[in-house]
Amino acid sequence: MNPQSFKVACSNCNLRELCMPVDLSAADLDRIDDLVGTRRKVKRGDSLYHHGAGFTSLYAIRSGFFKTSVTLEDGREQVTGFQMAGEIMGLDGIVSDLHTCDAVALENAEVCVMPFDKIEELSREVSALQHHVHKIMSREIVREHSVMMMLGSMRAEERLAAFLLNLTHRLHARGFSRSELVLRMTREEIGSYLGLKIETVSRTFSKFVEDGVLEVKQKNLRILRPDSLQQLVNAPVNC
Amino acid sequence: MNPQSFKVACSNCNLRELCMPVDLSAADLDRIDDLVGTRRKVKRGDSLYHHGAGFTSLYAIRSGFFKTSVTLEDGREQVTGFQMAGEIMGLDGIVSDLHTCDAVALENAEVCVMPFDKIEELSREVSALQHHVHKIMSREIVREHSVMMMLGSMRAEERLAAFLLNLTHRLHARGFSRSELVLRMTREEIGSYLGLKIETVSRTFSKFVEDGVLEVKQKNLRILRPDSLQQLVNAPVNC
DNA sequence: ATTCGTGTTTGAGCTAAATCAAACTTTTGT
DNA sequence: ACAAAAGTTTGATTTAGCTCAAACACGAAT
Repeated sequence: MNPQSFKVACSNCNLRELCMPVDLSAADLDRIDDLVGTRRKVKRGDSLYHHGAGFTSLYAIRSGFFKTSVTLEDGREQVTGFQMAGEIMGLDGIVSDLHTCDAVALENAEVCVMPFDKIEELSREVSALQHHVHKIMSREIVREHSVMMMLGSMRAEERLAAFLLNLTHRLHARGFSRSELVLRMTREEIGSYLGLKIETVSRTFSKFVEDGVLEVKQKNLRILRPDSLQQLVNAPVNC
Repeated sequence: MNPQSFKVACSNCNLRELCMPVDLSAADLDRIDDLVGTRRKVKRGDSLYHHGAGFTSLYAIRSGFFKTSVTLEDGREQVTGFQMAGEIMGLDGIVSDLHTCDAVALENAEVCVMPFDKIEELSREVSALQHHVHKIMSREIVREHSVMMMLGSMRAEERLAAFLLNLTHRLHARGFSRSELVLRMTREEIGSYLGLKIETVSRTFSKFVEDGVLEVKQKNLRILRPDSLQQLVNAPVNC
């Protein structure tokens, strides 16, 4: 069989349960295959979309790793999230038909392009898809609440601990180790996401290493004491 | 005509253009009237819903003012937003059928209760409603991005300025003055939302008064120089 | 009118994180 | 293989915002 003949199809995709509803009839699944118009490769450092660009589609990450960020007029950048395989990007564009954030690949990536008008059309007919779309958007809202909690109410150590636990949790759901991970983003991007300066991120990593919580070799991390990180996230401020 | 005979109906509601799609046929408008099952009054200090409670409905605020917040195990509370007439609450509950935040009325309020299964059902038939729901969720995601920007990248003065501009903007869209407003929340709630302590909020208000930007009489504010606030939001960090 | 509780302001001192600076490491391009 | 660029770490110092403390203002209840 010739490689070109593999159909771009959610039904064969090993990420299906991450980005599509699971309880579908064979007929509905066939129709959902048509949602993905095309695939698109994005090189490391390139943008999937820019703020200000017209919104047409949502994107499901097939492989690779992204950051999304918003930028102030004076140039200050705030990273709003990191996205990995199976996650959906582009929701910010629905409200005004324009993207309001930038999505940049942190490693070579491939996404499934799903035209939003087709999603809406099919959602009207497949209620499982409709509900799935609602859940994805609600999940993003809830995720952002926890980012607000991090930024508004946690100290540097707590923020980094929460960040690492969240990353490993999501990686583990994709079959990776619970204790070893490779960071795809720079210390500066972590800092932007966590509302900390790069030096503080670096110092906090060093502190975790000193405390025997973490092993750090550049972007390679090994979590030695996940319980210590967990404790840090829940603990009161004055401990 | 007897007061009870007024139907609970979006079609007569003066907030319709705030919380419902505008481009509807008369027939579709009739159907949307059925979305609002009941109205519910919420007294100042009472909750519309709690975190952990089952999710069934979205709520459109008819009158009054709310805060939403998430709470950490150790009791730290983070206010995630303030909601006023015409805005929709409850989106956080869709993803897991449980609410993850608390919604508390900051003044006596009344909300339209819209069972979410009915919203989904009608959304499948009225595409304008479907798109409207998507836009509402997307708008919330985008709003939360700007909160992240505030919390992660702005100084205290900038945060308070951005907060005040946002409030007056939304109040003005509802027919209120652009320059005078009454705060419905405490300094502490403002601080929680902005990631600042109450003393810092108070001091920053005082600073604005000294600078002639604001007049503050308890919860009554008058914005004397909105341009100064605007400038503060855009200005670089080292000014 | 008085008391109580809640919320606010202001001052003094402290501290977590920022800033500034320099050395060092790794990656990228030629 | 080498130079330049990008990213990271660590130290010294500064500062924005926090903590602690006390006084004050206001509305509600008696």
